[in-house]
Amino acid sequence: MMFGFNNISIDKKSRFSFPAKYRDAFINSNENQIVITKDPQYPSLKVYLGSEWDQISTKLSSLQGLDPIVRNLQWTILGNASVCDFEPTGRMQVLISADLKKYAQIEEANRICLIGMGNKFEIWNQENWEQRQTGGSLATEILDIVLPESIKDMSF
Amino acid sequence: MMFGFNNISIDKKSRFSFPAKYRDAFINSNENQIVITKDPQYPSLKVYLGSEWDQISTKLSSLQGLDPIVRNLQWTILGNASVCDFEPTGRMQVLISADLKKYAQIEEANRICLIGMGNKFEIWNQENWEQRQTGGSLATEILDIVLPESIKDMSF
DNA sequence: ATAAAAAAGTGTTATAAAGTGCGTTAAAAG
DNA sequence: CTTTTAACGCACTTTATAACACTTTTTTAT
Repeated sequence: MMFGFNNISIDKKSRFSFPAKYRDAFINSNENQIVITKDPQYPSLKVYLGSEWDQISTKLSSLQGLDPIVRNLQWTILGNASVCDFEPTGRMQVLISADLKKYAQIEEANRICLIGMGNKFEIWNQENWEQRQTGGSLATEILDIVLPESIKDMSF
Repeated sequence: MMFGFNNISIDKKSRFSFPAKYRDAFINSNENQIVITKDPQYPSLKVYLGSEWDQISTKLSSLQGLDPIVRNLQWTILGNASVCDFEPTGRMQVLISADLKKYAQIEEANRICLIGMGNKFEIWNQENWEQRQTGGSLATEILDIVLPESIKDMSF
């Protein structure tokens, strides 16, 4: 399990590296892929381990896409996922696409916040993160709706 | 499984190429055909792998065509399908017919959005896609109806 | 009906941009 | 002071795209 707040750099080619303290956890979990995608609620990114992603994407794909809310979640989460090969024994570097950077409002930034949430991470623009933590609400909260039963038991 | 958003070019002869990142997935899935057809709900296109298409088209063909909604879906999906030979080891280029371009409102465009949704792709006009993602509705939503039981368990 | 012309489709190459790998320096931790 | 980690810079590789050439099909005119 991987927890905690990290303020880390993102280089000119849009790569960041996971802090070394997570190396053992990555090695033990035996992952060789990670997946970055949009958070459906906030202007931020979700980072999943490969196995975790397989579960989430399989479940989400199987839901009835004719429901417009489900369809939107599928578009947001599946349609923006970026699958990266990942070597836990190496530099643990990952590239963030221009689109995802834009969504998380980290286009200009040379630092980002990487927050370990146990079995996943979140990536935030620093100002947005601070505002959220102090109770402020963001201008761009995306999903302000009642969810259908079919996804109430899913955690993204 | 193939995920993620891609803004790619479409040349003067109406060809696009799949991004190289999907090559391994195509090779592993052992496909040598892909099928492009109309999306029944939105002004966009669906791109299926050959094997996936075989399942969907078989199922859809077998449904009772006297139901007008089913009949419409059959016309839209089956009647507009364009089967393309596809070499995953080559350039992964595909031609889009004038009809399909018109339907997806990408006649004039020299860029399109290609969205990986796991086992299929969607092709969108960029403005339509952005509008959809930000919750806006499109002027041309095609299918706004109650579906018959027979297709409730199908996902297109 | 035939030949010429136009259009549509296919394939190749060149070049700029994007992505990757790795060594070095700087900073932090023990 | 030594070791580990993070950040930066550079070189190399891969990828995307536009331009061009060629082939096949369709249309037009005689």
